[in-house]
Amino acid sequence: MPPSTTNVAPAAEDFEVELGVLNELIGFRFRRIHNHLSRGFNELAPEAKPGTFSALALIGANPGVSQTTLSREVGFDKATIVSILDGLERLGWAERRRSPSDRRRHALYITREGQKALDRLHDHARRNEAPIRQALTEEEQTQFFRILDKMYAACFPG
Amino acid sequence: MPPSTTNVAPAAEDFEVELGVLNELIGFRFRRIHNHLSRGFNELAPEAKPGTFSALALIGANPGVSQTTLSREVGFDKATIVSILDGLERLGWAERRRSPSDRRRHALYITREGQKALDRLHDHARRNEAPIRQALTEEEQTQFFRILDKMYAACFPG
DNA sequence: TATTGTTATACTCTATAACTATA
DNA sequence: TATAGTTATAGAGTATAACAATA
Repeated sequence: MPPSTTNVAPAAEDFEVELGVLNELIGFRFRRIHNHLSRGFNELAPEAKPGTFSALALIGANPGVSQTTLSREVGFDKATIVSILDGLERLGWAERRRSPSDRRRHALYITREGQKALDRLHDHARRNEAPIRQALTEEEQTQFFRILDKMYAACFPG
Repeated sequence: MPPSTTNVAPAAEDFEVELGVLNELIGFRFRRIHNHLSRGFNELAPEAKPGTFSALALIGANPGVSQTTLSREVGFDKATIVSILDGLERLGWAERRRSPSDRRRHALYITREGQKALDRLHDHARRNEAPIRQALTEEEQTQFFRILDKMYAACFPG
């Protein structure tokens, strides 16, 4: 919108918008930032569907992990995990092996190619978050993650 | 799973899962908590589609606000805002009036019923977040929101 | 020519339910 | 009987593009 050339008061939407009760709600405050991060990451790494990066990282950090555990940690339904795994195998980034101890289970492993991809995606994620992290001091970052620990623990008591 | 009756070492997924690189990523840490909050809120208030509560709160706090401004603040496409507004009008919670100063715009207003609904939804949201907030000291809550301010500001420099 | 809001549409994301094979 | 994974399907959620009215 061009600068106003009249003396008419600007419309309400030219003012700073009041957040009202949303200002104090964790959910709203999270969503705005999370949306922004998701979009940024998706632009940097369009080949990775949501959940793909998380799943790959968890497989990398927990060789032999099962799909059910992945489902719990990533926060997606087990059926959704199936399609994420299909994608990871198609890309050659992870593989399913029958668990010898429980033949119902798939033991999941990251491949050499998958590790390379994970490193790349991790780098994208870091660069995507860099501006936000740099807005905080070292101490604030530490505090922040400590608070997130507490919050997540409170989500699943017991 | 029943408690193991053998001496066999538990499968990998019985151990605490390693988050690996995800542990230090804001996006992942946010998503897990945000997912949990979204689901809880949706159970408490299934009549409110995502964005409905936010939109209503913003209209209440900014009488006469436009759909475009709403779109920017809620973080949804303007076409998505149209359907949210349709819903709000159908419920009798908000109304569109032609802006007299710019007849392209709709000036949005909350209704008396809408204000009641907003209070109710706000209460749901507070109760939904209560366990998480109570995990933090007063000081931590203050720090946390201050840090969120900084982070959001860093999302949209300028 | 640019902007507000609308429509139509399609695509992405995610969950539910029913199934299989194992336990 | 219960659990791990799969399939098929449907439903949410969201965006894109073309459009009309207005600036």
